Amino acid sequence: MSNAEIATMLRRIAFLIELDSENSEAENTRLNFKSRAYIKASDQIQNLPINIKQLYEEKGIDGLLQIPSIGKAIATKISEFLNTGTVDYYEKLKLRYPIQIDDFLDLEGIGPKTLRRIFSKINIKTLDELEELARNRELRILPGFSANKETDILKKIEMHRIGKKRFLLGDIYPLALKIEEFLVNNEEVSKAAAVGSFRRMKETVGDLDFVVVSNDPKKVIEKFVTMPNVKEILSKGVTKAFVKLNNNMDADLLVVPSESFGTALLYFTGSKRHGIHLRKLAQVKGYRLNEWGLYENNTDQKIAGESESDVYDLLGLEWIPPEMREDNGEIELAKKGSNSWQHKMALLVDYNDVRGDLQVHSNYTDGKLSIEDMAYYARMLFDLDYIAITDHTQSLKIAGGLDEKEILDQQIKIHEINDRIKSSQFFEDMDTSVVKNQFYHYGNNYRSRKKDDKKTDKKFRILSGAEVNILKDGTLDISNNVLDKLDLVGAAIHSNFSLPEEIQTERLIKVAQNPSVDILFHPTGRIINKREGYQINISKVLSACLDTKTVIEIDAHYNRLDIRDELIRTSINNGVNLVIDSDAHHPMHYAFLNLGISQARRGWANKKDILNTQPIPELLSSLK
DNA sequence: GCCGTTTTCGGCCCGACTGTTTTCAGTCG
Repeated sequence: MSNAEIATMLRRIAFLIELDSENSEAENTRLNFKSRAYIKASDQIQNLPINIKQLYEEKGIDGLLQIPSIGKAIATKISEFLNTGTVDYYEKLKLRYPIQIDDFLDLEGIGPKTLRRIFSKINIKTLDELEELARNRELRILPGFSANKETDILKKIEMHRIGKKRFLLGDIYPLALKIEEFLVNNEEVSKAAAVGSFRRMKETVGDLDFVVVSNDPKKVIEKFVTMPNVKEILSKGVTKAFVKLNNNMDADLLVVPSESFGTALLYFTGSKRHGIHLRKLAQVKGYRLNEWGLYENNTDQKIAGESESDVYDLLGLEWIPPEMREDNGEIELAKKGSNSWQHKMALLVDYNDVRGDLQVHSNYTDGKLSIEDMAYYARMLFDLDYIAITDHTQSLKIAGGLDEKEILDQQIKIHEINDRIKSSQFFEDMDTSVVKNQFYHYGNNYRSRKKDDKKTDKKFRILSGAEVNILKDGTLDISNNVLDKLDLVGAAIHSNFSLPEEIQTERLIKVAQNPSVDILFHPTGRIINKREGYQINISKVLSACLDTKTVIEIDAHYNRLDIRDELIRTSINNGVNLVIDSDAHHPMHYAFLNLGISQARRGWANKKDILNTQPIPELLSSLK
């Protein structure tokens, strides 16, 4: 039973409670708050970095009660759900409203109040039936309804059917920057920022949010809603506008005066739960916090608003990096004077900390370019100090994996190139015109790393390595005496994804125990929105990694981002070391390193937890 | 139903936009 399933159950209960509130006003209010309590608990569980089922098995109801927003009543229901697969209270509510709940649960724009009005007059059970009512013009006669509202409902149902999938951060990153740039370049705009889950660098993004500073909101909003990639205007007011883009993604804009920029950033960056927590903190301190500013409650005097850090400061907090704003304990950690903040979060890994990339492919296998080219761009455009060439090995036929002789030949080639880098004008002599052209079409749309001019290009080094294929029984397809000649070895699963959990776990533990394996590449094997990771008992694998000094990779390719943020937190808490790699098959993929660093920051990783923030000698001595 | 630096009752984040109203309820971010 996953956290998501439990969260969904609580949300269904909340929904039915709201439908049920049809009594006296006082009773309505009570049920309303009751429903919100279930929604809060559901949100909390959805975002919880630990597995509820495991927590319950280890600590029982007391474990559940330690989770914020979960009290005795909800804890009991979760326990019942875990034990029996159902909740009696929910089943009873369902008898009162025998509808297809999941049809209506995530129906955007049509909430429980509207549905209650319909259900109380007309007996329908499914979304199809609701659609039919609207088509037959049978809704407009209900109180509070109209022909317009009928049309609106049909449109909302249609949008719901299209489905609102979340976009991969890496896919929409260039678009977000493009719109941000469009806004910045407007003469009425003095500041603009892409915010929302994009700024928090979540691995998937539901919509794009922008905050701009302008003295002429009307004009800015008009330009925003008439951008070429806007398909439809959803709503447009004096300070806010919502549109649908051509790719069916929603984009939201908020226009504020300069003195509100900080609070607007806070509000629109979210997360929602982080914002709510901050507003509650403000309330306790006698303030009121909204997107326009932080105010004294008594005098209505504005005491902050222009900068985020002023607001955090007045709330008694350190400034919290956007990647951490999930209300998963960061606010408690950020209390002024907190030791743990000084020791932990002040040392959060930063975007310029990563010095090298330890998973890079070349045209020896399925990479697009030569080792020389991969080295050149790593140095010249991404300011890296080293890369490891880790091509696939022989049993991965589809990628043209290397056999033992080819691996050793490649290593000789790498030594040759390293010698040339050390002794000659290697970087000046490269002919790069062709690749550069390809590169700027794509890679330049990512924010790139800052070039450190003090470094000399002759310091750059290529490490020899391999992405060794893990066979079904946990052995490797290359012998240890060959692997031991390489600078580093990553091992990865590319087949037999669906072995039973116990066997898959044993398979990975065997790999960790292999003395030649330094790193587990993309350890859980997930592809976001496409493939769940393989079934493994992660705590057993982590413990094997700790015992054997095996390093866990954060694969920064945006469709993997493997391991995910909560697992990063778990790994670090267990003392396991990490590296961040781009899995580059083309130089433009080095840009993904930043996404991996974001992932690490969302997993609260310090610089010291990430081994490839170190220079080569220290890195190599940290490996097996 | 949850929660507590006004702690076991009485609160519960805050404001914008829309549509159906004519002062507000519903929904969203």
